[in-house]
Amino acid sequence: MEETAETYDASRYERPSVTVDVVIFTVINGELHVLMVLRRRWPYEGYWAVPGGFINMDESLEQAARRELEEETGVRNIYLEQLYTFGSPQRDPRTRVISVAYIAIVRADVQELHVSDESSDVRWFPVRALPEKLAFDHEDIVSYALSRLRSKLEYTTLAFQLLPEVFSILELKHIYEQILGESLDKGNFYRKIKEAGILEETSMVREGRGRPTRLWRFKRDRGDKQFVFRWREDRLDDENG
Amino acid sequence: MEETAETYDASRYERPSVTVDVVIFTVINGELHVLMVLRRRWPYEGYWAVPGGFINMDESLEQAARRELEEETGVRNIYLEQLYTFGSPQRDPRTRVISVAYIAIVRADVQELHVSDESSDVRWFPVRALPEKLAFDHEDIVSYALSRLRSKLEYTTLAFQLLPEVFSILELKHIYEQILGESLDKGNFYRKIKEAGILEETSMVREGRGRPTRLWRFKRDRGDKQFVFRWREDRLDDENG
DNA sequence: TATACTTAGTGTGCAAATAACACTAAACAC
DNA sequence: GTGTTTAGTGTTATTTGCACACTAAGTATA
Repeated sequence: MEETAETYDASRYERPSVTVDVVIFTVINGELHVLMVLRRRWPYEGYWAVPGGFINMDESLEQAARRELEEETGVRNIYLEQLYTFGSPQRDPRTRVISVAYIAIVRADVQELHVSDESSDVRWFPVRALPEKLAFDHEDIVSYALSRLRSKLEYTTLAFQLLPEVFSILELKHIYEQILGESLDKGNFYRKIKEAGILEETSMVREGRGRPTRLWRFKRDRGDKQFVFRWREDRLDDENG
Repeated sequence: MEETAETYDASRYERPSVTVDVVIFTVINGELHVLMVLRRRWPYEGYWAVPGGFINMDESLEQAARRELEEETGVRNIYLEQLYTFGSPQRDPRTRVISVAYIAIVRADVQELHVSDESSDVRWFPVRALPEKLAFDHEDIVSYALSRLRSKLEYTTLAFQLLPEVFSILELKHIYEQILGESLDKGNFYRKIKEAGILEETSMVREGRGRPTRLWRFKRDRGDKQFVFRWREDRLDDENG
């Protein structure tokens, strides 16, 4: 019994729901934060959750993630990366729900948040002080996102997503320290970043107490090609396909 | 209008199908191979594809992957890792299908293959000589799997999954060379692997032409704790959650 | 106007890791 | 024996990582 486009019955299999959840990071006042929404409906009503929602049938997973991101923060064209797909059968009491999780990084200066109709509040939480209990398995999702963020940091230019157009080298170092959760040697950081040749000197300086600091910008190779700067001299890849 | 378990309508959203595809690697005669099945039905009838299938509603993604793996190779309890989720809307002509891809590694000595009813042939292909055109986006899936395999190799003990219980150090080196696609220095490899302290000497040797070789086994810390041996002294993590 | 203080940025040296390659070891064939 | 083959060890130059001491350039204040 051969199957063809004509005989194929699309409803033959029972289907799970698929959601996209986006763990959105930013740095506020030098501290790493995650965006959470307060759920307004059953299930997990009154619990904080990572923003997300069901995918539309005609959009790709990444498009769905960008849509969610934009709905909550109004941000477009931002760093976005698939994290992991969570699919244990009991993770959602409504029905079988499979969640494709993404990581996004937004600039500290973009912070107008929009409460969608699914939620009653939206808020940035410092990663060191997340709400007690999160909805679904979102605690797993956030903690995995954090560990991925840390390891990615070591071999991509991801940190630059968190900085304004121009910045000082010590500000960059501070971002690294925030995400890695450890302090780095000033001298070694200077040398490393200079040798990588990914920064472009500007004529600007910023005054404050003490010696004024030179400002730099991230050197974008003409086009959009992403640089690979590796913090600890490492390996490449692990990208998507 | 509050929603509760009683008022929730599970059929409200249109749902995609979800499949699990497993890229299964092995080494045969010192060469890295991937398992492919020949499709018997529309769509892509007569094309080679990575083994996979629809998930059941009551099994986790990993369980589904293990089920597929066992159906094709009869192997259980093997190294398995989630790779990436592929979800562009047009990747399957039947309907919207989202594929969660996994990587599996099986021993060279396990090689009884089972043709399932979905396929008319199952076969190992050397990664250097895959079939011309693969079904769906499976070419992307395989090539991404390969790049992940290479980068994982450098900081896990994954290579040991490809070897029998006892093996010589040069055999291990050969596996590394196969996967990395480059040749390594004998002396440096010996030193590195010895210093890592992850091998246990056996009293066995194997004779052949030339000097007989000592055989070793992978030292499993009591329990199941996975060692982390890093080939190029690197970073950790990127694990799942 | 000197000197203390603060933040920015550079230099130096040791220890560890990498990489290249020359060497010794133990078997067999003749 | 001597040559050949595969296994395994040693030696050394070079590069990288890392800790820490130093110099630079401004502001505050006595």
